[in-house]
Amino acid sequence: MKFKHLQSAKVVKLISLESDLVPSNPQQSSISTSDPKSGPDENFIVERIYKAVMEQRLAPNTKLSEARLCETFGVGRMRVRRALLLLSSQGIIELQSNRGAYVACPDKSEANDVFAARMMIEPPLVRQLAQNPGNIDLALLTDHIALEDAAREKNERTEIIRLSGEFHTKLAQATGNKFIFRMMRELVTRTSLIVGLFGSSENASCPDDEHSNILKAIQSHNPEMAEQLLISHLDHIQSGLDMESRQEPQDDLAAILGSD
Amino acid sequence: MKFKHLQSAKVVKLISLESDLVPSNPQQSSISTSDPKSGPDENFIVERIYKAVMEQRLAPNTKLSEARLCETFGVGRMRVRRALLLLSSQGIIELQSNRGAYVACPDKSEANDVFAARMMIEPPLVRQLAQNPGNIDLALLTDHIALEDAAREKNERTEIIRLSGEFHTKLAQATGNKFIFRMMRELVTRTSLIVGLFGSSENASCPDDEHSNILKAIQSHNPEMAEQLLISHLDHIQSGLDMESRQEPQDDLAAILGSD
DNA sequence: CAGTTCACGATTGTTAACAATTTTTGTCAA
DNA sequence: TTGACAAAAATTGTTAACAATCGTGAACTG
Repeated sequence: MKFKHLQSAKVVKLISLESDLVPSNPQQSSISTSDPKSGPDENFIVERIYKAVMEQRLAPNTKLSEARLCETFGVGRMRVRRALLLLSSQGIIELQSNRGAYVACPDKSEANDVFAARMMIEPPLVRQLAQNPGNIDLALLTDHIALEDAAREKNERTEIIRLSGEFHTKLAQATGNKFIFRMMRELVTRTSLIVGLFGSSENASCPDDEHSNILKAIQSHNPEMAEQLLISHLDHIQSGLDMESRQEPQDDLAAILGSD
Repeated sequence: MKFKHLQSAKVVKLISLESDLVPSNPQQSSISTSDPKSGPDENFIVERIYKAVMEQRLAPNTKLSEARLCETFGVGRMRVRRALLLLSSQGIIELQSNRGAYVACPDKSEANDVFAARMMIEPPLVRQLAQNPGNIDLALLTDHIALEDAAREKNERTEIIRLSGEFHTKLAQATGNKFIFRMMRELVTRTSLIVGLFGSSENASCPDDEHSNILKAIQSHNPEMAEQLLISHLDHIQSGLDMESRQEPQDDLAAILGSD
């Protein structure tokens, strides 16, 4: 054990990091297999960290040390390093040379870019969804709304946050176009980081019924209404942020002291 | 030398690969430094391969073996593997487990997705460029048109092909939004592969003056016209392809025999 | 006491050897 | 000649040791 010498406070933080990445209810990710003989592959690790960021359990600027991740996932350093490289190429983390990997910490300018990009992409997206009713997987969206409602009913905070973001990802997924899907996925992930940084704690997720209304507009083949609802939805999210009084990103130390 | 035993035909292919990646006119990439002491870093390798794909000098399905790349760039296997992982995350190459890295080979369905995505993103993009004249870097675009003209005048085929694609990338770059830039860059790269696969040899690049006309519409603050010109421009590119009679992607062997 | 230097521990970057897998080559028999 | 099978070579995947770098804190100096 390489961390034997650490004080109890730091151990608390480390354990907390582990619990962030490997949740207590062991729901297997259906995307990547966790092979029992050779351990989880890099995509599994990427998915886990991605999910933790989406649920705002991994705060921006949190350090992800290689040794720590090796322990957490039970893999060699190579797998972890590949996963970190992939995450950095998606902009989810930032690799600093000789210093390690840190959860990305968007600034005000980046936040504006994210919303500008979404404002450019998502309106045509939902418009197209509402126009082409036939060749589109609407069940994906109705199912998702059900999941959101269930999570809200059970008051599962992290689930609500993640599903709230994933609704937009699944809008893109419903087009069946993998490029649009990937673009939206990246933008939504960043949005999650931004909301965690600049948002107040209450409205961390999207307003309750706006998703449902957008879906209804799509189902009733009303492109104009769908587009308009989505635009005001994005506006609501953005106006719920306070770009100026940004809560300082907690670095490792602050996180430790704060959770005590 | 590990390749001493190979027959001359294969050596020809290998040398050809090297000349694809490290061009004869040694223009230093200004993006990534090629440090003399520790060799080029992974971004340098990524840029080189990216550029070779953009210029259609690296054909789809071409195998990129680790040993070969190590020699070509004079780096260790680790750098090459990191570069390959990054390229695969951008969809430029495909990593097959235990089999190696191959230049991506889009199929008909993917080609449709690429154009559908571009049709969704680029019209609002140029519209926005034409609307917001002030806070945008138009010099970037005028300079680029000049480069295109110069390359056409000198009849530099690979330059023409690359610049022709990069015009669209620079449209995105002109917005100053790095997310839009990255999205367009990925789509344009894929388009280059698609044109190489499904296009006839003549119209490998965009029609001569369409870029210039789009730029003029932007400069004269005419969003409608800019958008319309771009839509028909994309239509021209797409209609120049023959999705059915796809020229079979040349695997390693076919490439060798074909160039003899 | 403030500030600097230096050395140590911890962490990341790199290399080289080894293991696992695929591809090629060679052989033999039908 | 063709096909199947086996050995060999080449290539990729993995691991562990080593090198380089960064952060920290003690010791020192003014």
